Amino acid sequence: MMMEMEVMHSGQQDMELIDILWKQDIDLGARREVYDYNHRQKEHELRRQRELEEEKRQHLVLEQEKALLAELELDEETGEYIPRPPPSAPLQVAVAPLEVTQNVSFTGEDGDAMSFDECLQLLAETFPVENTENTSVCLDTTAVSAPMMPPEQPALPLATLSPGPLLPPPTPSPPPQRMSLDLEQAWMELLSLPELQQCLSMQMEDTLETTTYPLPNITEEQNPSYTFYPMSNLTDREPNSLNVCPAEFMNTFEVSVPSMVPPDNLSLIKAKAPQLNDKFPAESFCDIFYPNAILEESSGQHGLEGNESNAMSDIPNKPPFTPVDIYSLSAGDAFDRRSKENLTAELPDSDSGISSNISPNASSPGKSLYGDESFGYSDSDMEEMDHNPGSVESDYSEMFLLNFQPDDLQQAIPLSAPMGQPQQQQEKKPKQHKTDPAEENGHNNAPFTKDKQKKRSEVRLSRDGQRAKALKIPFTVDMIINLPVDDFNEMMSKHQLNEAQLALVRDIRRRGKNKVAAQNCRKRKMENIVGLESNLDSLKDEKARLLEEKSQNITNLKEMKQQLNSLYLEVFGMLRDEKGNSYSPSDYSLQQSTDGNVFLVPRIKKTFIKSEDSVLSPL
DNA sequence: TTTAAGTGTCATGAT
DNA sequence: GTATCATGACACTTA
Repeated sequence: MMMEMEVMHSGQQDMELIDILWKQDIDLGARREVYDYNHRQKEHELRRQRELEEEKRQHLVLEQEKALLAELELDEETGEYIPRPPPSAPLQVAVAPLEVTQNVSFTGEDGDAMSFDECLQLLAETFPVENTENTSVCLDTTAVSAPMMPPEQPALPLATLSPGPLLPPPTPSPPPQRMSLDLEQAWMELLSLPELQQCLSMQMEDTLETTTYPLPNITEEQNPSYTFYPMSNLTDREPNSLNVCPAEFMNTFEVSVPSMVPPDNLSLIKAKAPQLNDKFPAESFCDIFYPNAILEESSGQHGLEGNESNAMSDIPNKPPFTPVDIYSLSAGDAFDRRSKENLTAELPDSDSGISSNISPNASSPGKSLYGDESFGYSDSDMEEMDHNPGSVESDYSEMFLLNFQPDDLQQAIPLSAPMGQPQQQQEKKPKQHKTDPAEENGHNNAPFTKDKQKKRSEVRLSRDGQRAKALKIPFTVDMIINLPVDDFNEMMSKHQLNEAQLALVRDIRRRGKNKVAAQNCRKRKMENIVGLESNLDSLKDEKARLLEEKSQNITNLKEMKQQLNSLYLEVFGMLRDEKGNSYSPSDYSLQQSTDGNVFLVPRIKKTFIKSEDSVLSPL
């Protein structure tokens, strides 16, 4: 630019030097125009005009995007731009931004306004339109600065339309003669430049892409105000916008952009608009992204398939998960998986294998036996299930993978010969429900240990019943356990049971009988303990009585001894010798012989006296 | 957390 | 030899 300016101001005096240089270079093939100042100045002006036009065009694009953003507002939740609510006075309000935009764009540079119109003209010619009656571009500056639409035309924020600035709004066809011939020629030259055409077309495409227009086919009932969320505005603006869009815009879209939405889908979109507009935040969002859900909900709307999904091809066809779906899925799936695992892993009852010596751990079966109890559920688990009336049935029914059918049990009843069928039936029903009134009431009324233990016993009893159901054994547990041997064998012989079933039946009978035996044993043990305790008490009483008697006897004996001693002394004191003297107690004592005679025996001469027994004379 | 009681189950011996 | 009974022992649950 500096070089050009210097050349421009070089003056006439330089022309001579140029001529000299040209004359020197003419042999090299250089033309005279290369050194012609006027010619270069003309080229310079042309280039400058091109640059200015390019700047204007870019400025317009920027203004256009600004206007589009002004039409949109950022949704804080989704982080996307959604259209602003429709203005209360759409006509006037909507016109205002158009005028402002146009004024800013056009009147800001009055000197170049004409050129811009010419640019529009050129673009209109570049993108030929079918509606030729409206293709006449407003080339008048006054027309540009004036309101762009006639009053009868509905307001439409043309600035929001991406191709808007590239094409003029519809105006009464201005006389094209107003364009000066020079400028027209210049623009024709500009238009002939392939770079410009390419640039303009690319710019147009960029604009269309960056504004995220769905790019529908606007052939009928077009509403050019739509955006990615176009439906929310359709309802309110539809009356005004049906004929709003200038034909140039429509045609421009139609020509320059391949149609992406067939007309029938467009009508569908418009038909869907009221719903979306009514409840946009929640449902319209889903409706847009899950069109099939809309179809399912609204039976009157059909045929969105595929076409609309051009713009939403990545959207899943099925409706989104609802919390109910998630809960139901997770719960059912989890339990189903668990039950399947338990069944597959533990249905081959190792108990049976152990009792039939199939298991290698038969010698020490203790824990392995319990390991498979109730298909992986501990006793507490089973009890919890039983305490939950609602879940027990479903849980068990799922746990056994529907192998058990109530008919199986119904079948078993007539087979039970001697056990009393009514009793079986009465016992069966509570087992199926696994609850009794006390349980259904939360067994708050029966907190006694005995009742709970009874319930627990019933629960444990039901485990074998569940196993029998799982293996489709057509007998009740009571029948298996309580039938006499002959009846049991007869019953077994009437049914073809496989090995597992036979083993399980034997185990059930063994366990059941052993359980009863253990109960009886413990009962007897308790009775024995009670009897022994009673005997102990009686023995203690006897002991006390005897002790008391003993003491009494001792007392009596002592008393008798005292009396004997008194009597002895009395008798001894009455004894006299031949001289009439009393005997000394230290020298003599009274002794009674076996025949009852009493002898006075001298103490010192005791042995002697004994030896001379005959010498002594009885008293 | 510990403990005692209750219960089911198994192993074993007796019948 | 088998089925059943009786019982000690163990594990588990529950209060």
